[in-house]
Amino acid sequence: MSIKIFIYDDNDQRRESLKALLALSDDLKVVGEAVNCVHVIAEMDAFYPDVVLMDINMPEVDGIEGLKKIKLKYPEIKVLIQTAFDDSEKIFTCIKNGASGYILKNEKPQRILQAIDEVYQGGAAMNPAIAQKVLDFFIPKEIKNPLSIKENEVLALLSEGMSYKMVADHMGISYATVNTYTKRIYEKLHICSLGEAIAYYYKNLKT
Amino acid sequence: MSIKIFIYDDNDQRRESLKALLALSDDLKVVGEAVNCVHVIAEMDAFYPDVVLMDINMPEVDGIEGLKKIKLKYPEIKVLIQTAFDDSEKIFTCIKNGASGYILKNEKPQRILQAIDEVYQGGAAMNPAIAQKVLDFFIPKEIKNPLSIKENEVLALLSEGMSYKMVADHMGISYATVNTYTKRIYEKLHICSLGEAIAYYYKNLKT
DNA sequence: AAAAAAATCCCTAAATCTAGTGACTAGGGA
DNA sequence: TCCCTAGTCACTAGATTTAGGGATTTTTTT
Repeated sequence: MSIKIFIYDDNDQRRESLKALLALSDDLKVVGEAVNCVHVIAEMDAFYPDVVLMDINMPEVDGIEGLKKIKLKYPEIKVLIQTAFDDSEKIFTCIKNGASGYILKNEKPQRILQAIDEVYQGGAAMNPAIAQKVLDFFIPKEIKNPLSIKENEVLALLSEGMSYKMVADHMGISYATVNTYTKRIYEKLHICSLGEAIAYYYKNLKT
Repeated sequence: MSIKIFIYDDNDQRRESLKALLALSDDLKVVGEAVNCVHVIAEMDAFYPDVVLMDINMPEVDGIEGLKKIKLKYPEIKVLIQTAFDDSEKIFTCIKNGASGYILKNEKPQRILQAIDEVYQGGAAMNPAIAQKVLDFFIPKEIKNPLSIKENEVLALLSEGMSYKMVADHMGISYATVNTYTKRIYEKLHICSLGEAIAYYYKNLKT
């Protein structure tokens, strides 16, 4: 049983190159191809591939749209995104939409085959440079937090949903002090409501 | 100029295997090794490797501690984590602490060499299964959101820091309606304050 | 077609938060 | 030494949010 592959790419030459490459492997079989995702669902219905090699920039209906449509109807079909540039924006859009991998077009042929195999096995294949960007997302960015230790603590507790009273209780300080800290937090962050403070916390401070 | 590597692993046999493997490549040079991270900083000071191959489970001072210490003093040294199990907890701890890669011990030798090369080049190397776990983190998990369209909209705006008035204005509805929606949100989420609502939003609903 | 859910509006009172002002202590830096 | 930041507490008045009520219309579901 070979891995069934469908190729989306608007560049004829590139499609041919890919087909030639994939033909070298006995385990891979290109079941179909298209220049854009206009008929993506019909094509999935008809060929039901294991892995889709998806170009991002294509006329009419692009790869991101195609990815969404595929994943909506066939979440089990693996989609391996290929693009010429390592555009962070798009990478994350694809990831959020369930892409199984993200490789660059100038990848070595061997790596492309490897990537297909990896996603077929249920893993995620990523070009190391892209993987690095993804990992960077997890690294707590040390933004210069202007708040003091206690102010931070108050903000964290408020952001967990506590009221001033609860915070006072939890920290073993008086309600008045919590009030003071909150005022200072608002001053320092240039805001004037709890909602804004919590929004700031989750967007900038939450680890 | 070959890539300088330092190995941390408490298993003697495994260290020998790794050294034998790395010796096969002219580009790689093992500059040192240790059974745990007790003297990690002294070792980095002395050998200043390009890449550290780090086992996680080691006696006394483990790989995660070692990783933290290395990254604190030498953020430019790449640390490639190796472990027997794909323990999600630890994966994320390592990622947050700046690990450049995460591979499994039973990886094929070729893949280990490839991983070292990738991290040396500034990329991130991940076993596909692990990469998949990382990517899963980005996929919005469809939790059954009990709120209606409008309630969701109100909550989203409140979570951006708007007051009831601003929300009313922004949505073109009356203050009273915002009040009503908020009450229903609290009922449905079993909470009773703005802080809790926003906390819920950022933890469960925010895309 | 009836029932349920969603969307819209209003009023009131109590609880909570916001803002302004003031004050005391301790520690670090100019 | 003097000034500033951080941490602590208090009082007050006004603004906002929360919690009770009701009520009407449109959509959705059964």
